[in-house]
Amino acid sequence: MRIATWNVNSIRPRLPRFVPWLEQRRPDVVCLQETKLTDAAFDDLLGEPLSRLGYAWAHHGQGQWNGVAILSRVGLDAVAAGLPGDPGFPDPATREARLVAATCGGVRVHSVYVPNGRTPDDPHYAYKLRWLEALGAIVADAGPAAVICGDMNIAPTDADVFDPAAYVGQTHVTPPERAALARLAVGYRDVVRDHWPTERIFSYWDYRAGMFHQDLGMRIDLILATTPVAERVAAAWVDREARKGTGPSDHAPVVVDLDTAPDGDIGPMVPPPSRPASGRGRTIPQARSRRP
DNA sequence: ATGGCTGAGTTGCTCAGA
Repeated sequence: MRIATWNVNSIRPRLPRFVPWLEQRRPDVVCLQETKLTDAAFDDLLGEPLSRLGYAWAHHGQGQWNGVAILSRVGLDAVAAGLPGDPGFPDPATREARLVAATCGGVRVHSVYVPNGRTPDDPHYAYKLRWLEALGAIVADAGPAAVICGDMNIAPTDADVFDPAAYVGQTHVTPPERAALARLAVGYRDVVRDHWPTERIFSYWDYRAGMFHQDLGMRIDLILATTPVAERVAAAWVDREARKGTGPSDHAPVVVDLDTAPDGDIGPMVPPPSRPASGRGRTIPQARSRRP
C-alpha cells in the first residue's frame, strides 16, 4: 500500500500536474494540504478525475485558506473532519480546516496542516502550540495502526534545515515547537528519517531566489507511523520530481510504500526502489502498471 | 540584502505562506 502526502499550495492551479502525478505514482492513499477550496468546489473540480481513477475522497475545506483531504483506493471509513479541542484562530469561534482523518486499508490516516506560527512573538505562534497539543490528544488515541501525514510546519532537527544558523529564533525550528512535535509523536516513527538517517532531505523549498535549484530547503512534511505500520515500510522518499519544472507547489510529495500487513491483504505490494550505491538518495521508482 | 515567488481576494493592491 502506497501512502503519499502533499501540500499542493492550492489544488486548482495544480491540477495540470496533480492528476498526471496520480496516474504516474498511483498512490493508494493521498493526504492533501492547502487545497484552498470549499468542499463543494473540491467536488466540482476533482470529482471526475478522482472517480475515473478509482478514488474515494474526504475533503475538509474552508475556501481561501487551508483545506485538507484524504483520497483512497483502499477504503475510506470513519471519516472525521476537524480537530476536537481546536483552539481556533484568533479564537474558538473561527476554527480552520486543518485536519481530516479516515481509516484506509486498515490504517488510521490523519491529513494534517499545522498552523504556520508566523513569528515566535506573534499570537499565531501560541495558537500553533495549542493546536499541536489538541492534535496530540487525537493521535494518541488512534489505535495500533495509524499514520500522521502532512505539513507539520516544524523541522524536527537542525539536519532538516539547509542553514540552521540562519533560522535560529525563527518559527519552524524553535525548541517549543520541536518539543510539541516530539510530544504528539510519542509512539510514532518518522519513517523517512528512519530510512535515510544521514541524508540531506528536504520537502519544501521557497519559490524565490532559486532555492530549489540550489537545494536550499527544509523538511517539514512528514509521515509519522505507529510501530506496527513503521515495521511494514519498504520504501520512503520525497518525490522531488514533482517540485521540478513549470507550475509546481513549493512542497514536494512525501511517499511511503508498506508491505502487506502480516495479518491481512491490504492493497498491492510495491517493490522498493533500489538504493543508490552512493549519492543523495534521490532514486525515484518508475511508475509501474499493476492492478490489485 | 529580511528581498527574491506564488496564489487568492479585498485586484493593479494587500495578505499569507515558511
